[in-house]
Amino acid sequence: MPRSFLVKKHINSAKKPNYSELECPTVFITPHFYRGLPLSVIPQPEVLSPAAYSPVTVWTTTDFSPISGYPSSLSDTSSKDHSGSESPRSDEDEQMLPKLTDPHGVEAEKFQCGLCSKSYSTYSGLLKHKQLHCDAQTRKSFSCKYCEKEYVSLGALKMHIRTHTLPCVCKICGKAFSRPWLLQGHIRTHTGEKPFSCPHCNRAFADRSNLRAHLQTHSDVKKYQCKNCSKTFSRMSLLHKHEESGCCVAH
DNA sequence: CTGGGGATGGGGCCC
DNA sequence: CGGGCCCCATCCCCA
Repeated sequence: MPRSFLVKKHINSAKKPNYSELECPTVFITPHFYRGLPLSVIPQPEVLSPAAYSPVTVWTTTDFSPISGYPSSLSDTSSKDHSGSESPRSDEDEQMLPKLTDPHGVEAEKFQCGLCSKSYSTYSGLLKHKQLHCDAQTRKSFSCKYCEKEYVSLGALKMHIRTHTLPCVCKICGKAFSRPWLLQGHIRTHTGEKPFSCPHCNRAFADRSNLRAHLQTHSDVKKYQCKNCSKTFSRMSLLHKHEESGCCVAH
């Protein structure tokens, strides 16, 4: 269950990539991540250079342009639920534009927002309103240049795009990571540092999540239980293995 | 086959 | 808005 509820849609909801295919030491030249992608979307090697520890802003979105334009990429707003609208037209801008070009419109408050029906006496007033309020709420489509994912915020998109650009490179082995703390965790595999200790057996771990998983082994009551035989497991993956191996075969 | 450790990915939250 | 950290999930490997 991906925790990607910020992601609007997954074109390919398949499982994660086979990590064994990612064991490529030549991350600088041919990032393994892109092997299945068209060349045209592969970032330039310089963004993956060892010096490129800092985030590289090679991301793009379908459009971050100011409100002055009404790019087609925002057309997804037209697919939003307009059931509450009395108008047969589905596009907010379509609703607004006739008012903007009304040759007879000289009366005050003639520029109306198609979404919230607020009216403004000037076009700039309406634009400001849309920019600050309505558009900010409806422009929830930030598309990744490298894949099909879309995000509700620019920050979420930038975060995601780092998984493509992999700007954090290990100086020891050259492996690239999307975020500094991922790299830090990886560096521990080189240094042998294990800052997370088990209070029960003093066993140490390099990763907090692995310590957490380990702590389950000390627990009498395991977290994950088979619905059929009530057997419990310390990890969901073990439960899945158990289910796939035949416990639930009769069902 | 099972259980557990190691390693890693990715989105959310907080500052 | 970005960085750091948290948490969850998953895969691989080995005993």
